[in-house]
Amino acid sequence: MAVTLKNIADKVGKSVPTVSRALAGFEDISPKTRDYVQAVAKEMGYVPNNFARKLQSQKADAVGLILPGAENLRFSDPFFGLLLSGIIEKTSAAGMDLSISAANEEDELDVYMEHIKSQRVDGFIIVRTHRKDKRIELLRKNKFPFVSFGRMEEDNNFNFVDEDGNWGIEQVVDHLVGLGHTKLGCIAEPLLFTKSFFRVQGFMNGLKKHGLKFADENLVVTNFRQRSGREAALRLLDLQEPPTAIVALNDLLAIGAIQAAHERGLTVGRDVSITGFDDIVLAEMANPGLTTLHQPAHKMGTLVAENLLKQIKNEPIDQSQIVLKPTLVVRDSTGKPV
Amino acid sequence: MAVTLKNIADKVGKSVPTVSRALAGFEDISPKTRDYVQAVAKEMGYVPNNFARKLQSQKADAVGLILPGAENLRFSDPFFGLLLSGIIEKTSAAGMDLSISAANEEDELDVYMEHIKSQRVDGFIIVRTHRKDKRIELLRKNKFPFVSFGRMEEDNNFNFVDEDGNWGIEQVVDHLVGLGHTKLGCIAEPLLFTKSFFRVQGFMNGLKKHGLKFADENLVVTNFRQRSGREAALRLLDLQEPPTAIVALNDLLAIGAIQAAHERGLTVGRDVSITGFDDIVLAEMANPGLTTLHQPAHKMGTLVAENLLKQIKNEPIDQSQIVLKPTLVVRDSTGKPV
DNA sequence: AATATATTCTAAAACGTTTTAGATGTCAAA
DNA sequence: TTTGACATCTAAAACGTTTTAGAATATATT
Repeated sequence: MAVTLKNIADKVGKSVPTVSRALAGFEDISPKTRDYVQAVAKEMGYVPNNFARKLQSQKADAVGLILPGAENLRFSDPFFGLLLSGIIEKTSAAGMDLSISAANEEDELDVYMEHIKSQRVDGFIIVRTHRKDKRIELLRKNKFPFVSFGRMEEDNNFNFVDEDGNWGIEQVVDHLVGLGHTKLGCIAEPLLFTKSFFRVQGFMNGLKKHGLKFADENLVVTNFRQRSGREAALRLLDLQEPPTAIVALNDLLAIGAIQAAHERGLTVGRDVSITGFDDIVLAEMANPGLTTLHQPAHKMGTLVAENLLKQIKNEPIDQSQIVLKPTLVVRDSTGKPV
Repeated sequence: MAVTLKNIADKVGKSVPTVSRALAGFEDISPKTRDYVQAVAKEMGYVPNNFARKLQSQKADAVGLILPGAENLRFSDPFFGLLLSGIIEKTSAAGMDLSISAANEEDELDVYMEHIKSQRVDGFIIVRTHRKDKRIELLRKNKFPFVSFGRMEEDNNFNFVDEDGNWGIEQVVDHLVGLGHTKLGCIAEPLLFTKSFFRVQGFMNGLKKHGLKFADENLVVTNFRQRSGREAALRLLDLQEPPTAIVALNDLLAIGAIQAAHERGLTVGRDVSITGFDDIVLAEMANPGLTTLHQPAHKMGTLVAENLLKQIKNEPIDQSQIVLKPTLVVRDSTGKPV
């Protein structure tokens, strides 16, 4: 079927190793033989068998990405799509495979171990980090290369790329307080995730910084879906003393919140201000345009991949821990309180 | 480093093949030996070497997905994310690797051939089909397993999962004409893509069916981005005789069009009607809610993957060519013309 | 002319698995 | 007590590659 070194060897009347070394351009093969072998190989359409080569080299030339939550795996999040594009761009360009699979919570760690032991990947990319992340602890213990997108709450001596969510949300609070708001609400994703935890921390820090008091009822913790954003916002808006500004901790939640405001007959940006996080493509298109924190999703993907590839190849890494500050983009969903 | 059959063989005092066959549960190994071997293997944490096994079996147990357009690979399209989720769900559950990479136009076909010859995948998933698709022709010629998401314009004797875009857009036209619209505009993606071509065909068919005439200026062909949707819509709205309804051929374009309408001071759903295609999560959240055609993106991904997996395993396939009709979801972006 | 030195090649082993063909021993039947 | 059948195992080969160690030949040096 496929052309092998043996086929070429037979054709050129040399041994298999000679052919192998000729193709690899070793010095101990005469130029004449080398050129001949290469010509014949090309003519026969030779491509090395992937697995034979990998068995021999003991390198997988592959990066693993195991998505958490196999049971209901549905990423419609444009942010993740862009992150993934960045990762694929880099791994592809480096001739590395990106092997994507999914695992559910129960056997997640087993899946990681199997990947390691069967030597099918040289490293992992971790996404959606938890404040205390078992995957990270496992890989670190096994000294297996990985880069995570996101940190843990503490004990972060490993390679990662992350946003500065804390700082970012503080900017948002500054912006809102600057406009004159003093009653702020917040809609958060589950606090189990570091990302959410830090963003909430930023919210708290921001309040404190401006001498504002925090009431429990002003923080609604829910999940990722925009539907939840709507519900959470309704809850905030229906409070005795509703906040005049709602800090949603991602854009989908924010868009849900905008919808809720509309349902209550409020004009967003005037009667109530709403902010998001991520600046997904639709933040700009929302009505009104969403004030949010922009993140270079694609770029972040490339950084994660580059970092991991260097780690695998034992190349020096200029920055093994990267924290990117998001940039505030002010649109029409925020304004002075009435 | 990793535990091998040899390690186990040494430990139990049997030969390597015996261990191999014991673990695989062959009949010619005594129950006693079998159990012992299995116990030892488990205790030692044995996991078969992926590449050795694949070299021997001559199967890759992997599915390839080569994304077109490596040069500017940025998928923020939630639809694609969901499709991918469906694919990953099925391949993962079947213990198959999903190997994702990217290739640019020039060497796309070479990348496919290399994947085939190096035997790194057992089959391909093709996305974003062209009316005349070189990838499909290549794979078909080489009798290599694949399933495409989308058809070609003709000559479709291969396995695919596709939408009925033609039929879908006809429903949209029916809906608009039913509301009283007679001047319809259309914003399309490049016609090179089968998807776009069929959707436009549906638009034309719809007009003809209702005895409406088509003017060239009412069709704007642009690209995928929502920004383009805005620009295209501005062009339509600024015509001498602007259409009262704009059929955008995907949701992102539609949302761009809504923005354009707002810019021109028009109330969408009253002054101008706008429709989309796909029903991405934000269609519902848009303001006003977008009338569009719903597609089960995740489900489609699972169908594509299931079909390919069966093909690879030579299992019977109940339906090797699937065309799903989208369902019209009427929201507030469409209404009677003024 | 003998020795050292390059140059160019190959045999053998290795990576870790599975398959094929056959060896060895046991037991029952003739 | 031989034969055949069965149960249990192993040696050898295979998958296709690369590496290691060394062979063979030609060339240069003394």
